[in-house]
Amino acid sequence: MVPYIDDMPRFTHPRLEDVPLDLALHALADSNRLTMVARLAATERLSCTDAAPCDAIPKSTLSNHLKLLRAAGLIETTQAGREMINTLRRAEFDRRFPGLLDAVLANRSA
Amino acid sequence: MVPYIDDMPRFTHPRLEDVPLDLALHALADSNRLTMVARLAATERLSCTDAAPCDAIPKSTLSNHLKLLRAAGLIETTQAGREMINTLRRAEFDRRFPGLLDAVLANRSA
DNA sequence: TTTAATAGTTCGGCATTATTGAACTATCGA
DNA sequence: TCGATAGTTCAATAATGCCGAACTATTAAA
Repeated sequence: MVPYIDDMPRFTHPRLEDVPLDLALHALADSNRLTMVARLAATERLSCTDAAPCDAIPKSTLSNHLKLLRAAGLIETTQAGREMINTLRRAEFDRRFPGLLDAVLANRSA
Repeated sequence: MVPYIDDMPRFTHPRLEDVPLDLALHALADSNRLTMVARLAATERLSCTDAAPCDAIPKSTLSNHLKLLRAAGLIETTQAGREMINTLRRAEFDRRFPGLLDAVLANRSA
């Protein structure tokens, strides 16, 4: 009934200090999610479908991957119209786990 | 019947170039395995029980964790008497995934 | 202002993966 | 040879992951 205010995040995002290392690694330990993170690292703001690693992946699976990335403190999602806009929480993540994301991204598909 | 020759590895170890990044990350994405890897990074050669993160963990679980680390190219296991000796495949892993293990270990329990 | 289309989320069932007790194998020491 | 040690393997249960189907919210068109 009450409509969403545009900037009001519909999702809960953890504080980075509450994210354990193994959770962060788990979120990155999947080639589809890795691709999504790499895209977000390159593109700043992406809707869920645009962040998808390919179009073969079902919507529900995609939604689940993004939920996991959110829980790991890797992305922030806010609603804008009917799209959900995702951005990498790069600075915060790097502050929490210095050098980790760089190392992972540098080794992607190597 | 045929006894094990001491230096003959009883286990199969992958070539590092055959280990995909997500498998390596998956192996590291567990706090027990992270502890084991950190111990091996500090101690060079450890039996399975000595590599264990704590003594509460069942033998079969421990064995399974080590199998996973082996499959990810992180450790090498050889038999010596009735013990299995585990060592980190540090140089090889670093050559395959430069900076990754360093970044992970540096961020452990931070 | 219905109606339809779009962009997702959530739910529930099936499949895969993890954990662990129990039984087994191999080696060493007495 | 007997017992203890250091593991592995197996099988059953528990926990996770994947995805189709149904649902919600927003926008656009009629």
